[in-house]
Order: sequence, then structure tokens, then C-alpha cells
Amino acid sequence: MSLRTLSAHLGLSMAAISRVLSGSPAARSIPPATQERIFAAARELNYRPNLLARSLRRGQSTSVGVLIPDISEGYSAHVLAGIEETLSAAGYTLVMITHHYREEVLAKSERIFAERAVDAVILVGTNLHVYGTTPTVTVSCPDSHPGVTNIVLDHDRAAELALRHLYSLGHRNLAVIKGYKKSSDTERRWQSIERAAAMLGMTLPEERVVQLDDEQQTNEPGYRAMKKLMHQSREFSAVFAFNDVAAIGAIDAMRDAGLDVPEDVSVMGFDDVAFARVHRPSLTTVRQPLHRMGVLAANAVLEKLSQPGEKQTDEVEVVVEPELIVRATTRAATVCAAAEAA
Amino acid sequence: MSLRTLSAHLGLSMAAISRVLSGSPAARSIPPATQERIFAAARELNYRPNLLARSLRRGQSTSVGVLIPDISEGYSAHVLAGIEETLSAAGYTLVMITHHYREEVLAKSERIFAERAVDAVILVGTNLHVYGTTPTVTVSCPDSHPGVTNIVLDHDRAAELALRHLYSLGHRNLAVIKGYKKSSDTERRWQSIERAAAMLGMTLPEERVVQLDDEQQTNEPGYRAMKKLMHQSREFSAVFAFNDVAAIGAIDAMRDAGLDVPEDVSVMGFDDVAFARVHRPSLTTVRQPLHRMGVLAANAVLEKLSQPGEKQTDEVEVVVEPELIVRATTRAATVCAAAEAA
DNA sequence: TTGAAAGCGCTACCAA
DNA sequence: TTGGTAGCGCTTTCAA
Repeated sequence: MSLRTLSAHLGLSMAAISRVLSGSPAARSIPPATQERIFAAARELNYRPNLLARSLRRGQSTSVGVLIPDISEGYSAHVLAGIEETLSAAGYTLVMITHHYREEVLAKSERIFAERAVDAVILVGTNLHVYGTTPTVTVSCPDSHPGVTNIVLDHDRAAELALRHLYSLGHRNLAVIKGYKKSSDTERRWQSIERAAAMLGMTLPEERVVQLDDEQQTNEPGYRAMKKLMHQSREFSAVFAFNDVAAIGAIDAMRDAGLDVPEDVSVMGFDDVAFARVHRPSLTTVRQPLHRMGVLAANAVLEKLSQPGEKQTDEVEVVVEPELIVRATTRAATVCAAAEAA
Repeated sequence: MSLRTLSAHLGLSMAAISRVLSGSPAARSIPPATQERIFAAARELNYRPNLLARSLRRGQSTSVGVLIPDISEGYSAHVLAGIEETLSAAGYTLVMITHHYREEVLAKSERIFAERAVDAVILVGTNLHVYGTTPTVTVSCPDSHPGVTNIVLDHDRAAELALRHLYSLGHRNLAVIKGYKKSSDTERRWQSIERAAAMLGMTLPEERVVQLDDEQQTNEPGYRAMKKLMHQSREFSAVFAFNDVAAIGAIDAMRDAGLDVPEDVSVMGFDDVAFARVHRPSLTTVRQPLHRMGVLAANAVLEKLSQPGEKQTDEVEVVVEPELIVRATTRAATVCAAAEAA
């Protein structure tokens, strides 16, 4: 079922039919009666324009490349859902690549996006690679780049919310589980935590800081990190984990070591993924509006595509606000821990 | 950077270059020296073939349509990850549509897949819609269809594993939370449960059966279902939930009603999604090899595409085996419950 | 061993 | 108001 067949069937030129069916402005000069006839025939013969051909001709594919670390759980999935909803409602298709932090995939992504002629690229939780002149939007990218819109959480605010909460509960000796070194938020978040700690007069000695050794979205990296932390120090009454899964892993490790959460130690997660609320004890955490960040990224792409030619060269940051979600893993520092701090 | 520019640059015909770069068999008759020259130039000038043009010409797009209920958590995400890994390793791209069980989206999906000229379609957890002659693979589709390969769990075996486990712990009075009515596994699973119950001599009176009222992947539908169940009957010592999130919702509802799991009631989940292990108490559940089901679906697609012409007309079922994962939410029936059953 | 040219299905320019 | 036609970038047949 191509335009040619339809044209033969209707006795009209392919040009006329194309104009009507693709909603071209030139269709205004075609009488309503003819238009109706065309629509009817298209419906009846079940005609679907071939988007490959249209894309080739128009030089745009109505598709957007999306590069994410993973889909199977948590962070990326929430963002991706927001992106998918928004872009597919606008008629776009995603060319999705998951990289699992592997260099080869990241390198190959550029080639794939170029071959598929995507109109724009969205990078989620990934350090920026080069995509030439393709309009680019990033989510949680650590650095700014000319012409790139970056959707980021206000990490300073997030760290402040978390630490103020712990401080107000009497916690002075904080331990931190930093993110996996390749995760895009790791450095930025850490700097914000240092700043907030300094502001509140909380110290963060080296032995109370550990780092996730894997990006794996299970509790294991958090479990290992906590083991290591407890080996280095016992002088903490609260732990701030890089994300919710790590927090849960940490809780498991402490339980196995005979420590109760929140009785002995308070734990703070990050992200507020779906199971944070469902976990027992339910997780106190800092919510990132992940779904909305996906929507914002998609909208930024759509905006860029709606005004072609206007090559922006300055970097734009869209900052979203975190939210403190207080649940069951944080409570007032025990007398003992408070005494230590004094 | 098109073939034409490359051709001009090399002083060779587009035909020759195309043959070499696309790995056509006809390239064998081109001397290695020339081939090397072509590869070098392509690399140097950063040439990427336009896949839109190639697809148009070849009549195949190296893309596969994937229709899933949702991406943000659990079931679909695990399957999707398996599909994505396998197909992207084979050079395919996904055209992904999430339908959230909405009829309009399901209807529109056919049009989108046709327009994007996907080579095949994979439907996950979705009742089959019509995709004409496009090679189709389904995951957990309730019915069989001519020419369609269906990847399914052995539900009879799954129900038997679960019920035998509960039976062996002394449970006789079982309650069941059926799946959301639109979920593709609901009916099939329910029939298997009835069969297994009959086999073991366990009864399933109406008042001990409830149904999820939403497909939402949170604990709320399970919470509501359990509330309703407790309103209808208290004569059960074990609950078999349709999936893990529902099981967790049910546990919450029982806790709020003063019942302890597993002390008073045993709970059995389904799927073994990531947080089932992490939840406290950790969930006894029937594991579906979701990731592998995704891989199998993708492989079935690749196989179909590798042997064109061979139109299969008989339905093929690929049956995968469930696995009983015993954790902390099931234990021996209390004396009281056992006495009631006697 | 290499090249010329047709044509995949569509859109957009120019002409009528 | 409508139609003819060139051409998007590629592959592949046929000819040399």
C-alpha cells in the first residue's frame, strides 16, 4: 500500500495525496470534498505512510536517541518512563541504548545514533560524549556544555535537607556512602554533602566515608560498603547513602553485625524509588522527581526541535527541587552517640 | 558525508564502496588493496551509512517493535532488559511502545509499527492484537495464535510448586489474590492454581479469593485486595498473591490489622523481582526467569528473521520453568490454623 | 574487477 | 487547484 497505488486508485496525483495526508500547509488549497475523498480512500485501503521514506526525504526522522545506564530497575527506569510518555505522545520514537557503563558501548552509541539519523539525543546519568551538532539534552550530567540543556537536581539543597534533618535529630557523627565512581551524580553530590556538613559544623573524617564499588542495582554494593565502613569506624550515629538500594544494603550489613536501624543508627537514602516506601523499615530518603526529570528532558528536546536554526551556544541548566521524605529509618540520636558528639 | 562524497573522494563508484562497506558477498571480487583503501577513507572521513536509506532500499529496517505495559518497575523492565541486550547486540533497534493497558494505545500501536516498518514485533504481557504478516513473538500471551511464537511460564508447574510448599508446611486453608483482570497471566495462572488445589485436596471457596483492581505496580492494589479478603474471611493460614508487589501490599494490610507474617499467616509472592529478596521479611516467591524470557523472545525473533520466506503457520510455545524461592514469609501453619483445617 | 543506472516511497519545488 | 518530477542515500542488477 504505497502512495502510488493510492494515487492510481483515486485518479489523483501522488503530490496532492501526500499534501493532504501529511497535513502540509499546501493542503489548504485543495477543496474539502477532494480532501475527504482522499482521507476516505486512505482509511479504506489501510494506507500508512512509510516513515523511512518520509524521513529520508525530509531529512528528519522523528526519533530521539536515548542513552541510559540500565533499564531493569530504579533510577533510569523512572526517568525513561517520563521521556517515553512525553516523546511518544508527540509522535517521536526512541532509539534506546543501554550502556552499563561500558566504554565500548558509549563509543558505539554515537555511530548508532548517527546511522539511525536521530533528530536529538538525551543522555541519562551519563557523562557527555560528543554528538556533533545533534541537539542534546542531558539528565544529571556532571558538567555543563555549550548548547546542551542539562536537567539537574539541586544537590546543594538535597544535601542540606538531609543533613539538617539528621542534625536536628541530634546526629553529629555522620558516615557517608559515596556513589560508584562512574555514576554521573557521584562527585557533585559529594561536594554538596561536604558543603552542607561544613555549614552545620559536622565533620566528615576519611574513615567515615566509603564508596560503592559497583553500579549494580542490588543491595550488594551497599552491603559491602557498609562492611568496610564498620571496619574503619564505629563512631557514627547516622549514615547517608548514595541511593536507596545502597541504603538497604547498608541496613542489611548493620543488622548482620547486630546493629538495629533506626534504634542504633539512622539511615538516609536517596532517590525515593518505588520500594523505598515498601521496605521495612520504610526508608527516610531524599526524593528526586525522576519521572518529571524525564518529562522535562523530553520537553527540552521538543522545544529545541521546534525552533530549528536557532543554534544555542550557551549551556542551560534546568534545576529541579528535591524533597525530604521522612519515614522510619531516621530517629533521634541515641544518648550514647549524642554523648560522643558532645 | 554520503556515499557520493566518498565516491568522489576515492575516485571509485558508489557501487563498489557500498559493496565493500556493507559487507555484501559481491565484495569478494574486489581486491584487498582496494578494500583497504575504502575502509581507510571511510574511517578517516567518518562516514556512516544512512540506515534510513538502506532500510528503504532493502525493504527491512533492522528494527523490532516492542509493546509492553510499562517500563518503570518490575516485570516488564526485566523482560525488556533481556530483549534489549539481545537485539541490540544483533544490530537491531527497538521501537518501544508502552500501553498502560489503554485500548487507544493498543490500537495505535499497529499503525506506529507499520509506519516505522519494523521487521518484527514482540508483545510482552499483552493480549495479542493483529499485526498482519509481521513476524510476531509474544511473552506470556494467554492464547496461542498461528505463526506466533509464545514464551510462557509453565503455570501448572508454578502453581504446583507453590501449593505443595504451603501444603507441606501444613497449610490447608488457602486464600488467593488473583491478578488484575487485564493482565495477560491472570486467567491462566488462576486455572493452574485451581488445578493444583484440587490435586492436593485444598479447597478454594469464593470468599477466600479476591482480585487486584489495578495493574499499578505499587503495594496499594494488594493492600486493598487484602483488606477486602479479611473482610470476607479469616479462615486462611496462607495467602498466594499474584505478584510480589501485591504480596507486599497484603503483608502491609495484615500488619495494619494486627496479623504477623509469617507468624500468623504465610505469604507467597510471584515473579521474584529485585526487591523481593530485599524486603523484610524477605519474600517467599515463585521465580519467573523474566530476563531470560526476554532473551528467548529476542532470539525467537532473530531466528524468524534469519529464515525469511519460511512462513510458519503453527503456533509454537516455548515453555520456561519456574523456581520456588523459599525465604522468610512462609512457615509451618500455626496449631490453631491446622486445627481449623482438620 | 568495476561502473552505470534504476528505484525503494515519499515530499517539495516548479509549472500549468 | 492540481500534477510532473527531481531527488533524499542507499543497494543491486546488468552490462562492460
